Amino acid sequence: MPELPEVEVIVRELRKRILNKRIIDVEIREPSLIGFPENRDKFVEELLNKKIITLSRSGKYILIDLDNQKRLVIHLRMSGKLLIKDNLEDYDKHTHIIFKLDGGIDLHFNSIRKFSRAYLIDSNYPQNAGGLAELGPEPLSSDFTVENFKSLLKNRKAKIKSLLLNQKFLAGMGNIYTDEALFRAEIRPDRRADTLSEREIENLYRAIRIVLSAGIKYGGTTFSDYVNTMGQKGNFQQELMVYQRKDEKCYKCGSKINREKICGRSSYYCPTCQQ
DNA sequence: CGAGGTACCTGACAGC
DNA sequence: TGCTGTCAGGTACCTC
Repeated sequence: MPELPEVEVIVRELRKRILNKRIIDVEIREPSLIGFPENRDKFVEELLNKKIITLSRSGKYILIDLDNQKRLVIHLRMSGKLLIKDNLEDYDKHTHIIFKLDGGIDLHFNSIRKFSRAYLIDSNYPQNAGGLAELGPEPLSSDFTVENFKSLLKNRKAKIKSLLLNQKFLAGMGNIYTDEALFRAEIRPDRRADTLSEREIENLYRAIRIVLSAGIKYGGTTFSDYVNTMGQKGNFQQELMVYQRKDEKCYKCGSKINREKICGRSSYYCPTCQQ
């Protein structure tokens, strides 16, 4: 479900609500959501009575650092949620792990499709939790420059959409923000990366940063089930130019928006504006 | 390196 | 009603 902006919104809220809290109990109702350690008892044991000292994000991964040199890594994949609840509230049928914190707050790790994963790694000798160690650059970081982007794209023969979705190439983009950035840069999703002009790469670089920043500002995109930790929906869906607008009119030129399977994903683009 | 398929799961929705 | 097929914001793994 969530892409970089949704994960960023979630992390910012967690920072406000659960920073410096201590984990007093962990209830595992669906063990398959734990990536590692294999031993579930060890997972719980290493979390118990530990304090949350830092909350951050890397790509679509949520990083929760504890005061015992351990890091809890959470990837929501599709349909995952982290919900902050009062400890008197009941569990949803899709709540699979509950982290009980001091102060009467529970963190519900919810995942309808059970694709989400939690990993507990060592901060000093981090394991590659589900690809965390192989992430490409952070698109919103000041380290990620347009020159940087140009050199990454150089000689790549893959479709541009496939590169943007590839977390090893660039961290955090998913299907929605990729289509939106490509529309704003006027590039078709199936263009081969090595055919992009300097100008197009510059436009795409700007478009990526603009759509991701706007996504954060609007609190993320909600179609069916994305909600933040407070159970509230995002508002970026109001700003979408192409995603989920099949056969509707392009806001720039009035043509019908196409929907086509590209890179194995539903892709939305304007056949006139995007070349 | 790149493309395409399958798998992991549940639920919503369209069409018959 | 109920069946079937399709689709879903993600990623790993496999083959060619």
